[in-house]
Amino acid sequence: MSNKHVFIEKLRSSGLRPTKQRIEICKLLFDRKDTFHFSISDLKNNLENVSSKKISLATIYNTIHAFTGKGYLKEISINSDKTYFDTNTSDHHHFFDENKKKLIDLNDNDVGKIKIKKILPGKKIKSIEVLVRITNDN
Amino acid sequence: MSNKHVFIEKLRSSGLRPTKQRIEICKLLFDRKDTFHFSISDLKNNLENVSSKKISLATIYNTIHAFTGKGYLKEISINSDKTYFDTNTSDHHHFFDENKKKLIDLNDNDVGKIKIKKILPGKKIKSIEVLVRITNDN
DNA sequence: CACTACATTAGAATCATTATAAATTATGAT
DNA sequence: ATCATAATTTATAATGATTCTAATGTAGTG
Ligand SMILES: [Mn+2]
Ligand SMILES: [Mn+2]
Ligand SMILES: [Zn+2]
Ligand SMILES: [Zn+2]
Repeated sequence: MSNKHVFIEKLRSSGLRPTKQRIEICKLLFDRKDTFHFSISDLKNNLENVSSKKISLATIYNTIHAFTGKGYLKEISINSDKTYFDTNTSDHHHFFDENKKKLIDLNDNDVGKIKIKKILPGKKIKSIEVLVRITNDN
Repeated sequence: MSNKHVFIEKLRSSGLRPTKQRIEICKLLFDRKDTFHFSISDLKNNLENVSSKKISLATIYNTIHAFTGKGYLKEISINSDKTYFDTNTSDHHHFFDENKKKLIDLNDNDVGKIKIKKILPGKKIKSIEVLVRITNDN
């Protein structure tokens, strides 16, 4: 309700038609204070709870990929059976809790600056990501 | 030929029976000076070239997982459609060439020490991996 | 040799993701 | 508002890596 119009503008301004499916997904992803991480199946489940009208799985994939392409989401590099997405699109790093299968943000204070000294001719760096795998202590 | 006996010992000493399939795979993976990265399909193709007798796909998976469990291989964290493995089992980081879909080692000189300042109670760090995605320059 | 646990194998099953192609909808112009 | 058109949604099928199954084969032990 609150930000529906903001989302419509956001979508329009990036060349995406503001359909009810996309707006519904925007509300779930962006209408909150804190950023978070999710898989497609997480999102699918949330949509089923929150919303009455069903959004097809193909549309969920289409939308998330469109949002990622526009820079509204980040895809996170984990070798897992599922792909994870992040509503925090700033450069930052992650813990991956292997028991809970959950990502946790590491901000820049938590990780020193990463400096890559090796250069490969003809190549440029696209991203630098640190993944810290954690497990239960005992 | 050269190291076959070494491989047999290596397998035996870790409780794996030295079958001809495992020895064949050992020769391909470990009978060389430099370490390297591969996917299961890479390995499958190599085996088809090098060897005449076919090794079933299930056995390739079984063997690679067994070797990974014994610490002879490392699984590399990339969000890709395939899983990559590394015959370099030391702690080190990677470039991932998104054009060639190839991993390239970064040694410790190339990346400063990573220090994680955040601590989560009840959790311990299992691994710290840096992935630097690179693409063609122009 | 004979026994048994471990391995290999072909093929089926799984499951996340992508492709297809028909139906629906948003948008801009008449 | 009505139309035309391209964008979008959708159900469903296809893909492809990985895992499972259950039958067959083999290595190690005595
Ligand atoms: Mn994996
Ligand atoms: Mn992906
Ligand atoms: Zn994050
Ligand atoms: Zn490596």
